Amino acid sequence: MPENVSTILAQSELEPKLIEEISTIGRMKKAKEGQVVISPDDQTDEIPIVLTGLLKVLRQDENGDEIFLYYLEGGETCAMSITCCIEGRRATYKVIAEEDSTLWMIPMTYMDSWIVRYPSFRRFVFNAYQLRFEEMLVAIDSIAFHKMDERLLKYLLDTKQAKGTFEINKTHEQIAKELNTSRVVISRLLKQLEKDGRIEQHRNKIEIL
Amino acid sequence: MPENVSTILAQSELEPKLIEEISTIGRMKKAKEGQVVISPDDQTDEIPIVLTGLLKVLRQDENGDEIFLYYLEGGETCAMSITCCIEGRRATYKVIAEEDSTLWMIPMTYMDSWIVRYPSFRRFVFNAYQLRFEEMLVAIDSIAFHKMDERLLKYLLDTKQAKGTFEINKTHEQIAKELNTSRVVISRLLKQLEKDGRIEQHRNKIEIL
DNA sequence: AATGCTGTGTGACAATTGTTACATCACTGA
DNA sequence: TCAGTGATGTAACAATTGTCACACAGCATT
Repeated sequence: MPENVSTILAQSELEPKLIEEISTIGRMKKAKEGQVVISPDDQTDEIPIVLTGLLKVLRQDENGDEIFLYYLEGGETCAMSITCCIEGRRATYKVIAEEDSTLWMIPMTYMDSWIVRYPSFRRFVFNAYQLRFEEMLVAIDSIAFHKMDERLLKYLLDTKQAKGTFEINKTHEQIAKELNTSRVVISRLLKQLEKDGRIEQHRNKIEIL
Repeated sequence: MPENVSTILAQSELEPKLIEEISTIGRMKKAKEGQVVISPDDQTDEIPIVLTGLLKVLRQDENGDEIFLYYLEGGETCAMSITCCIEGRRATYKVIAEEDSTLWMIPMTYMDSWIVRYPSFRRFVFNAYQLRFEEMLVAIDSIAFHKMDERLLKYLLDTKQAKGTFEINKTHEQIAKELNTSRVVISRLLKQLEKDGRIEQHRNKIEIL
């Protein structure tokens, strides 16, 4: 898997000159699976672009309760970081590496100039916003309009999609935390999904059929 | 209440020259209380800035179930419209006038040029994104982490805040719809809030104490 | 094999929310 | 004044989700 910025960004719609600039200005950051990349109240002045790997974005409240929002994949950027940086606000969400990932960190001082100078960068940024809003709304749909069994199935399918594998290596406890419910509830519903022939369960592993 | 664009925008942080341009280029749109301003699947090429009044933004799914997200007040803009316009996407949300309102509609063809030419406009747009993300996350908190009684109370307090009055003229049915639950549940919880001395109820009217 | 740890299965019950049904109340217009 | 309509109150029950308790399974270490 190539981890060269230019190579990866070449697949985006960014202008070559901009890619050149991004490559010279940013810095590489590696995140091990499970590592917290952004946690609530962090204040940073760098905006991350995901080069390789998979990250997940969660909302966390004061009590430590958390809920899964969406996955961030290669080539994508964290729209919320952009606004936070620009406004100098603290993060109100949490980003965790779901797999070993590499990020390209851009000092936010360059953002404004790039937005002014490169149409493709404007499109990139606004596209990021569009995507994140959309995913946020889908997350809201899930939480507001669907019962736990449907939310669980959607979560499994989304995870399968993002990871590109039929096997999900998570414990019931971990899943319960991301859906903000209890382990017992997840065990119960997974057992039902198993009976319905939608999944197969093994220790620390769920196979989607 | 002044409904002159320049006057109202003068209170914002936009540059005078830009305000001048906005005033000559946009058009006024009035929305009566209850009027649907944007509905799902709409595709527009105008971005609204709220001049006066109050609008509410809702998420609506395929089944027609809906849930309240946040209020849009004077001087604010609809961040989701911006991305939708730029990306040429259809709306996936609904905006309704909560009170008689006036909007200033800007053809989105000017957006790009203004973003390039006016730093204050860039700040305006990114600030809008920041605010909306934040409110969306707060909405998620509410739905995901709180029980219906807390959600209801928060809804009442938010509404009081947005309308700037202690009296809320809504029926239980209307409130139930915005919180995606049933009328009976709302009646039950409002009665409890009344017993607790938090509100007083009259026909079509709730008074916050 | 014995021990310990983590993960999963399950029963029993509580709390919350959703649903149905019906009574009553407040206002409107004939 | 009275019928009609929409709004609210409430009981009874169902469905869903949350909580507690405990059994047991799989794996690693000793």
